[in-house]
Amino acid sequence: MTKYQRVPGTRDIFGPDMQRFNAVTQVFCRVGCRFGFEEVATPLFEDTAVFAKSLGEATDVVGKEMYTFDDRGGDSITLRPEYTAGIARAYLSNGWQQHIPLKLMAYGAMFRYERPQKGRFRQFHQIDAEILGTPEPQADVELISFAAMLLDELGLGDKVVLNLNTLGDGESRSAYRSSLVAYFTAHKASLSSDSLDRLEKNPLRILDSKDLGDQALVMDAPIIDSSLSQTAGVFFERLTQALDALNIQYVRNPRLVRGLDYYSHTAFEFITTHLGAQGTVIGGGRYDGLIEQMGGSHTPSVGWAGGIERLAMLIEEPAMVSDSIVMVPTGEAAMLAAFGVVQSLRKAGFRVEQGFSGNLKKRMAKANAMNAKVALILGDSELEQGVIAVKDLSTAEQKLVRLSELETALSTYR
RNA sequence: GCGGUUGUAGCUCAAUUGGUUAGAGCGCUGGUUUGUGGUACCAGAGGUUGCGGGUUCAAUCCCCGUCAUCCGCCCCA
Repeated sequence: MTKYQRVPGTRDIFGPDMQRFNAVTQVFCRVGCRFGFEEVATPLFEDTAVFAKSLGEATDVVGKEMYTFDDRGGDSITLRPEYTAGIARAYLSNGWQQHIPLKLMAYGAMFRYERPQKGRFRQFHQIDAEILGTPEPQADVELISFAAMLLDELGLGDKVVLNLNTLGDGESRSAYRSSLVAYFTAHKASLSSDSLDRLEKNPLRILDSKDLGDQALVMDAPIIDSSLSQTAGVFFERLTQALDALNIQYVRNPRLVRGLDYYSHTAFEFITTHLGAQGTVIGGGRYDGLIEQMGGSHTPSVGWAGGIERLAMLIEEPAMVSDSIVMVPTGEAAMLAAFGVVQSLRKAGFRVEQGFSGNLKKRMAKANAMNAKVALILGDSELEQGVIAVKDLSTAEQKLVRLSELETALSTYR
């Protein structure tokens, strides 16, 4: 057995897994670009306070899932557990107010100390999109339609359902919160122990409890709509109208809540039933108060994040493409000459591979195994005549080509 | 943090109620006469049965512990 093991919850991504992973990020960047999002890269770690304050001290992410440590200078550092807080910090640090409305996209690694499970890792990767500095529901619409188009182009249109809710503005939210607390406190006796906890920390979370007893209670719990302020109601109305106009299907889920404290108004999740307990594939919402709370001026914003691993698990395996050309030299002199030929083909933009060992037969077998399109065979007799054998591996046709005309002969394989 | 599942070759899996030298397929290496791939055939390498302890004449198999894995709770992407 090998001495070293992966740290639990981490993965080594290779081969088909890597292709799936790349397929997700590539489609993400392509679609985001069409919407005018600009790519941004922020640090993998931040001052601990950046996350602790913004996500909410009582949330599980902050309370028990962060990778936090003191660096050699004695500062408390945290590996990013999510994107938004770091991006908000970057916005403040760099004075990006000047670019409002700022449409940003990013992807990269996140770290959360959780029990690993299907679709849940300790180091995982997210794609992320944010629009900073716009109070209008149009921004929410654009973000949701970005996500929907992304899922569509990944071929997941019918595997995923958009759940939509509003948490209202601050006023509505605290009104709703107290009516929920009143309701559940009255039924305290029949709540699960988990939910008794939630009643203290985050009563909204009781709404999506999986406990059957809780769910029965939740059926009759008050819903947000009755606590919604007029402005919050209008905001949500305008959002849903636009989604209807764009023909984006959604399910109104009044029990959809979000785990992080900074959300308000719009909350949404794209959910699948194909991944066991980890159904949320993209989730996000509006966070009008976050940047102000972090010391900036009032900067209403929206955003979402998607789990790359989860998306990668759902998509069809990308077709293996190989357009490569393989050089097969035989004999010492040819081996040396082959290097030069390979180099000039590569400079000309061809994808050329070259084995390092084996006789002609082995090299041909290798070329075949890597699904190459053409083999270039170069031996002593070819060298003498200044030619090279070009063999199409799918048709098995082979012809001699002058070395000087090789590039044009290969132009169809570029 | 709580509950359960599984751990045998690089990979996917076998091995009768505990019983000789732990097998197969794929992959890998070499070969089936000179410089031509896919198919077929032959041969070979590769294992401290996760690790540690216990029961037994005898443990891959039973028991305990431990590590890892996967699944559920929790939480979230």
